[in-house]
Amino acid sequence: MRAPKSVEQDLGWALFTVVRRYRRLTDGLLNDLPGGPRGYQVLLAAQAGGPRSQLALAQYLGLDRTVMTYLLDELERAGLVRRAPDPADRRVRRVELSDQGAATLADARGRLRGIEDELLEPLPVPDRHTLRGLLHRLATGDLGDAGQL
Amino acid sequence: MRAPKSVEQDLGWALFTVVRRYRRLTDGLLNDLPGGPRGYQVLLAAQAGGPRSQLALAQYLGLDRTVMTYLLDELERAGLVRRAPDPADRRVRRVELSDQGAATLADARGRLRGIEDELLEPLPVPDRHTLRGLLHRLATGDLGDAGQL
DNA sequence: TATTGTTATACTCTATAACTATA
DNA sequence: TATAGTTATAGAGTATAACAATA
Repeated sequence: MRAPKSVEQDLGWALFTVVRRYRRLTDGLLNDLPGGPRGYQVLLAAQAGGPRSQLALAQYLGLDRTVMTYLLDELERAGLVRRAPDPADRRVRRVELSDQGAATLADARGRLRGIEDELLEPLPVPDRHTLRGLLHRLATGDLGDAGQL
Repeated sequence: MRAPKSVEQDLGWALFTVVRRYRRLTDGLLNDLPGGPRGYQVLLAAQAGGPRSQLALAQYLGLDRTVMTYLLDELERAGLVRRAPDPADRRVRRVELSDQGAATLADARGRLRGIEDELLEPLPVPDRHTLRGLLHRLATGDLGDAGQL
């Protein structure tokens, strides 16, 4: 169905439409991982930031810390991460990727990258890069040299 | 916390980060509406496309048709929409906005627009328009004159 | 007294199937 | 026999609070 005109003026509508398509494209791939899409995000953040506490990971990913417990249970059971006690604070558990976790993550990233290209395929190549760049800058708050209001 | 570098290369990560912020910003506003954020989307689509069947609305918004039933129950109870029988096919119910529904929608849209501006505020003004445009083109499949692969 | 992580509970959302009334 | 809409049920996802261990 053709999208009604006034709906298209909404940033929210466009955002959710794109995200819905992204989810549909990646669903099969990410559901194979322990913890599903969120399990993937945890692997990604754990590797990228190095060993961090569960709470830090949860806050970074916008998850509740109780959800992080369940996710790590699954990931640890599958041998993808370890929970190592922090010598400096024995309340804290640092999350580390196992070799198998790193391999699983690398494989998933590669396949995801292909899917992302498929998602952006309708746009001309230069616009794909522009969109990637703008979304990253918005997500990270990294505004380059034009960061003043 | 600073975002780890390799995470930022992911389109999926950027997309979900922006959507999460959008949701947090709009949550209070949209939860006041019957049906919450999805109730708003239904109002928007119902007005934009004119009276349409429940099934057409559901498919357009990516919702299950059973969910549409619940949402319309809420919206109708609040007096924002009507379910009118279709003379041409008595199985079908066409969804129409009431005057009150149109007023409620207009009010919500205005406030949402302000929130969208807040979301995009970190970007320089020209980039905001670029991002809006690219997302819309990607969401609608409207590629302008550069639509060939 | 506050914080990290865990567990238990309840609530919401979603998916599925069964049902009706029309076609 | 197929479709639009409804209803009922179960499953997953999420939020909340209470708890143990440590600071």
